[in-house]
Amino acid sequence: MLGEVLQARLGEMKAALAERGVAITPRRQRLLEVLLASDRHPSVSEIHEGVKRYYPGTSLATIYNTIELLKETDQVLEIEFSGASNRYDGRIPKSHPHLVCEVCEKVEDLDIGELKDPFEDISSSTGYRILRRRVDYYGVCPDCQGNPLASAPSENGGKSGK
Amino acid sequence: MLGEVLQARLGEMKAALAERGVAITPRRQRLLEVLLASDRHPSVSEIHEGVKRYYPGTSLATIYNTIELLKETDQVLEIEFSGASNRYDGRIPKSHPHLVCEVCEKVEDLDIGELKDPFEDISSSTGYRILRRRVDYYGVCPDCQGNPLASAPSENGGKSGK
DNA sequence: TTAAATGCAAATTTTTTGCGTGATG
DNA sequence: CATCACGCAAAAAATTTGCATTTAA
Repeated sequence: MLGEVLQARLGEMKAALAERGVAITPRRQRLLEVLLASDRHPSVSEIHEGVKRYYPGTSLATIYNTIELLKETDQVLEIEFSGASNRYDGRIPKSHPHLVCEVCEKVEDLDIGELKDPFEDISSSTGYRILRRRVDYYGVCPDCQGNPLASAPSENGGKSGK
Repeated sequence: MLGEVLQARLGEMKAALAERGVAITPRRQRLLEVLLASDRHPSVSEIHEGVKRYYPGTSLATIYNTIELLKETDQVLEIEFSGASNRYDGRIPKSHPHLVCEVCEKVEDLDIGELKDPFEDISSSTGYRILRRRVDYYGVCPDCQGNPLASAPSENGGKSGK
């Protein structure tokens, strides 16, 4: 079972989904539990496996669909990887720092308390051999705030219509 | 033409490639120039367009191949996006913070001087409406340092063998 | 019985790979 | 003539989408 804290999180997630008008179906209930039970920031694939253990017929599309609902309701943090599966954090859905091992692909939370300065050397406190870091902010630039359609992406500007 | 500073960068990149034993072919020379000339952290596609203007037959694979060489020689910073094209910074190839506009998809450098704390509110200093941030460290965890093969990714652990 | 949930398969997109040709030293 | 550069097309891998069916309020 999930501990007390995670049970509370489960309740929050279900409430957020319900408020948005989506049903908590058995598959979705199970998906939430799988997501919360894992401490490894699971991928869609791992979540799929976990749900399939109870509901063998479950399709991958259903997992993607439900994750999408969770994203829309800010109930999951998506950690994106290019060329690899995204990873998901349902326990702490707000932006927070991670440690990513490039060998075993584990994704750990980095306790915020440990981090005073993003350029601080965290090798000694974490034991990780740090190879690179990513500190990026996502939002809406001043141009696009005033004139949302004027500065649409150019033909081949990068991100596609995901 | 490229300014003085970028000319110097171009020289560095060519030297790094040459030292690794790769030829600076006309296409590669042009690719480096396109990469440096753009202040928008171009995607492979944009670079491809830029190179094709001079060498129309150039294939996408060649761009990917050369970018790979640049990565191996630490001459380009790859900014990864899941589900979208990666973006590349040849001007400053070391990890540094960015501002990503989710509307027009521009990627700007955030002057390090502006950033004392990754959780600082940078909305006012940048004019961006910040929606989320990503502060992640990539490296090798303690387990994998001692025992590189013992903690290989599980069957479906996440990242594939990119 | 209407709308939501779901499975399935096809489609999309980005990136990688294999292979053959051609240039170069 | 051996190696590297490179075009081309197919392959991989993750994600999204369209459509038909089932489920359920």
